[in-house]
Amino acid sequence: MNYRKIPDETIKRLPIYLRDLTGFSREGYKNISSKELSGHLGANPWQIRKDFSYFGAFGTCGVGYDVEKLITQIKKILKLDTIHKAALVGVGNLGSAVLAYPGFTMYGFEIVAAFDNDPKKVGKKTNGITVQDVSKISNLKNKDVKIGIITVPRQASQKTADALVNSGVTGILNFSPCRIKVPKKVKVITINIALDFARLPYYMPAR
Amino acid sequence: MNYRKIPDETIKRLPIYLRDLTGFSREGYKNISSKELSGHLGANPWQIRKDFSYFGAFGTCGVGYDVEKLITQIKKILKLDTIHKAALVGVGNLGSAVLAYPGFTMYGFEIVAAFDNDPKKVGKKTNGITVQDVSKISNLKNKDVKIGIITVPRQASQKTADALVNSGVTGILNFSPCRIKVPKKVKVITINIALDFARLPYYMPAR
DNA sequence: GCATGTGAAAATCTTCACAGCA
DNA sequence: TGCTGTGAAGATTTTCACATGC
Repeated sequence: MNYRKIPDETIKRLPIYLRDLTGFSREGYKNISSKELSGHLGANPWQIRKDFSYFGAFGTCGVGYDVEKLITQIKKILKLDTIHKAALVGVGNLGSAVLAYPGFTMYGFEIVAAFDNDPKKVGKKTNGITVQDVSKISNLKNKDVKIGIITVPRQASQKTADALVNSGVTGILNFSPCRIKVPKKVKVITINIALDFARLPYYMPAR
Repeated sequence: MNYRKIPDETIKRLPIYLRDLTGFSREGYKNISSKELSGHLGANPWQIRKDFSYFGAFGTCGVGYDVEKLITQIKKILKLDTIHKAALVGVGNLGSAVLAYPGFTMYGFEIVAAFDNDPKKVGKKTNGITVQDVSKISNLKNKDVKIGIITVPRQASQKTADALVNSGVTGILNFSPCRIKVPKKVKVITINIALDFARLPYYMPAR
């Protein structure tokens, strides 16, 4: 394979493939063709093949892909094959929901610390984690916590991001409804479901 | 302006513009240039101008865009200028969280009914809505409920989608971690934050 | 025969450069 | 001068067709 940058769009699809392949694996599938996969997840077979081809050829002609091998490979590409320690800031409604969200462990995320600025919350235990004061964020240094999760109100999000970056975080999941500015080496993924569902009426047929 | 299909990518950005413009409006801005907006939300000024140009020219050269006018226009394009009645199915943890989510009203979504198959939940009130048995989904017919929100476990999602479509729903927000099959005229937006954050480690610099 | 992997064509989206207007 | 609106160039992504290998 010629080296080429893997398209961002491909990276976006990999977690979907991973999810569906995990399903096939649970059902006992050993091999799967791009056609079978495409039927399941609604993408074209050639799209799937192209996506996989970016990171090397490991399908077998005439047979398809080895399900387990494919899962391992995708996890490796996405760097989901190791544990990632994360810290969450903002233990309000949203923060508590995120702490309880089972999806994180599935992908190897481990939330090891939680912070809040409300003295009433500090010291309380949520989901096995004792909430600390936000001033303690700097204690994350050298603790190998590379992911920060921001679930604070909009006004506090930039300040929170700064504190996290200062403590060595290089990836941020931002649940605040605003953009945050960070050094170029830090990756931010903003999650705002409102932005997604606001598109729905546009695509619905007029009555 | 020549007529051209508005790119999907533009449609994805419109809700972001809307969010930020609403912020500027709150702060009392009357006009805003594409440059100011771009500084705030991290897109190129020409990208913003191009996006707006797809739905007609209404900026003023040398001045910028009228904030209120722009907000009204974007809402109209996205069809967010009218109330959309919605029904939610699956009043578990996720469903309850979604019911309580304030973002919906902001965009004119009004959840008018909730369903569950658990007899213990049926009849209870959550967020002002009495939970009904799933068999009552068909009662939505002719009630002008065009949006369905699916927050049931994966196994039940296709069945739920079918019931909703049969009752006249033409847009679905699917929170189940799987694809659902619907007639072409029905638009599905699948929301799965796990798919978003699974990409984060890929973009983080290696230690 | 069957299904992958890939160069090339087509479609789509982004960036640019600049004409045009207040 | 300052900023919009847009055709055209450039980049990226998707689709296709088919050579290749089991």
